[in-house]
Amino acid sequence: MVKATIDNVAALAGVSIKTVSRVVNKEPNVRQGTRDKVLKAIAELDYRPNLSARSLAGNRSFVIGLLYDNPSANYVIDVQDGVLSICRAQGYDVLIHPCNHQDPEIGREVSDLIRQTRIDGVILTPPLSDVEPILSVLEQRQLPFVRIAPTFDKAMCPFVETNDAEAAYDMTCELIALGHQRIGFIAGHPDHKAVAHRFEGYRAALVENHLKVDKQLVVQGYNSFESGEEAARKLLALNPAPTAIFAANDDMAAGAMMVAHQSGLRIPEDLSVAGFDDTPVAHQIWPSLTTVRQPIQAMAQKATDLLLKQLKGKDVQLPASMLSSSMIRRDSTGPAGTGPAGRSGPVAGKPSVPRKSSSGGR
Amino acid sequence: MVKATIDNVAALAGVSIKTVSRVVNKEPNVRQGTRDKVLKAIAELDYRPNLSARSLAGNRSFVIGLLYDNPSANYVIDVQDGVLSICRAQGYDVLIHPCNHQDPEIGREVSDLIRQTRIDGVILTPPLSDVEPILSVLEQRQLPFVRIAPTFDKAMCPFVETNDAEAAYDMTCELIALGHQRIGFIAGHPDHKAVAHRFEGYRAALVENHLKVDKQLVVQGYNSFESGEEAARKLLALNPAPTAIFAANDDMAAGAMMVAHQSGLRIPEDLSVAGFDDTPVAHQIWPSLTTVRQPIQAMAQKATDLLLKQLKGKDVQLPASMLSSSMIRRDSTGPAGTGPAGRSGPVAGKPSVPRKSSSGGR
DNA sequence: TTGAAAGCGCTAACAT
DNA sequence: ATGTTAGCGCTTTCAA
Repeated sequence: MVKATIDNVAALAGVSIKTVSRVVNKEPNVRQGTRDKVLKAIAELDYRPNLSARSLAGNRSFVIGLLYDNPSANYVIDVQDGVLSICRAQGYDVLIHPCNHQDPEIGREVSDLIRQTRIDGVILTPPLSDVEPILSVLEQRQLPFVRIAPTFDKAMCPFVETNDAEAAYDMTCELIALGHQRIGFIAGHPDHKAVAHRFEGYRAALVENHLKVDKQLVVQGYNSFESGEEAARKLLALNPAPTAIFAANDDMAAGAMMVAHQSGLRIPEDLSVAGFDDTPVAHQIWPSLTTVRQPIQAMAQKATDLLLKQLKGKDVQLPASMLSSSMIRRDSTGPAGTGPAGRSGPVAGKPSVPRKSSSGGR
Repeated sequence: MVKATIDNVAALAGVSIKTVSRVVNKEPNVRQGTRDKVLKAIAELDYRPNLSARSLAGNRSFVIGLLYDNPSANYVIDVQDGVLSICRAQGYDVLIHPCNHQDPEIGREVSDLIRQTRIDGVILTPPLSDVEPILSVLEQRQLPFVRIAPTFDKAMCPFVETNDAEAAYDMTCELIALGHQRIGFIAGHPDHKAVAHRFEGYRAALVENHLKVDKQLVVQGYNSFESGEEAARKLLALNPAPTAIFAANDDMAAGAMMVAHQSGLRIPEDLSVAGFDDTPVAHQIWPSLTTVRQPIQAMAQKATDLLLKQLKGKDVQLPASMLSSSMIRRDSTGPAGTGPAGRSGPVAGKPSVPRKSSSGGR
């Protein structure tokens, strides 16, 4: 009971080990009766194939590598969970490999990883989906891989993406519809092309609505909370200042809100703020943040699915897969122009409630 | 160049494969000259040992399992990073295994994981460090493991912990020193013993300072933002209401702050709020949250270190390792009693600044 | 449809 | 200090 091998199973079932192997690997050409005998023996001995032996003999590891370099814990965890859910169902394991996309040795690092672990395939997440040295190592070694949200050379391998630019467009249109004419934009990290792309949606919406794209209103951010704060300070120092700020991700939007609070601006009365990603912080800050939700787990699942299909030799007919983001309207956005009117008084519309009567208990 | 085996290296170096093996595994009893020859051959062929073969022959996998069931992405990522940093340096890989601590089949699941993957050891993170079925499977299979922040049977295996209760005690004392007499406490998830333990620190501080421990002021939470909101509503409905709320983690503290904001309470003038963990949200919300920072990565590193030492047969003399948390004082806490005075007017002390002059630009 | 035999690349005894 | 010889548990030809 401690450890059953394929030999034990074969002996108990009265067949050869090759037959057991066939059953375990769901290969055809096994009579139903034989298969049943084998399955019974497997169950009886509680047999589990040894992955190392399998991998050594079969020259594949049943392990895939998940590469990432993303400061957002939530993003990474969502991706991991999506990948794992598919892998578990199909008997694969996942090796996580955080790395630094700016490391000049990154190609070497990936190369070593592949050769050491004998991983069968790789999933690349942004911004690694766009890192040349990694891509060329993968192609050179002919290792199957998929990319999540790549921005160029999309024919290289199967990939999944979302309609980021479109969602950014919708968000901007919504702000315009609320009466905002001067909408500041905090752009994403330039290395993070997929995030940077969101700017296109913003721009398109302005053009579409005959608003001029004012360079002063577009500030470079770097995806971090702090970069959002800094960008917001620049934007709010403009004269006239924007009445709305749209940040390319939630962390930067949160930074903008912090600056607004510290400046005594009310949100959304004096300033509307919108983000992108719907990270947990979006609904934990006050006021809750209007943002765009991306189907991160679903993307990861789809990507994994595409990779495993490749590994099983199935031709992946549709190399691309597009998933849709959705707008989440919360409390940080509102009509433009309500600000100045209430500027002099206490918080308008949100009267200071005597604490005892606060929302009436549980 | 595509794939070099130990035989190729041996041939090129003019030695036997066993000698190569010795060099690769840093075993003693190899003359320096021989070692150099082998290393040269390895470099020349760019040889990388095949892990599967190694694992099959050596009956160990050079892979450890990291088990967790924690809703906090930040916590999980920190642990992963800590574990990976040590493992990489020592040539180990990590298999991550999120799971559900309430699953009745959890023991079976872990058992299968071990037998399939042949992992060499396991790291248990809270709340899994306290899950009986997992512990018994591990002991039964005699698989080396370490626990992070276990709360019972600590002699079972090496472990690391922090002085949670002490930190909670310090935080509570600080609130008392600020003049708070009625301090609400939002307790952690009961299954999450380590978090639940923080209550002890709160209680001890009250007793120490001759304040009575009012049952009404202690509300059960479940570690989530939403449970924090609900608990805060109960606390703020009390008469008299607490002047400070100490939540057993940051997410719940953020929930409490949200409720306070919605009730028109000013933080910290009307209500001080403190959390625990120093998650990113703590400095991203407004006002920034006073909290306790735990050395999560360091704990994970220490735990991994202890595990790998075990795997290498070294006796781990010190089964326990205690790391210290530190208080992070931010803007969500302040002196008691400043609230009522300003209650009737607009936001006191934080005048509504005309936006143009907001903090003077960049 | 099933089986026999030959490795996969390495480590572990046991020589020498 | 170094080499020889068996396997580890499986998959893969190739036969039957």
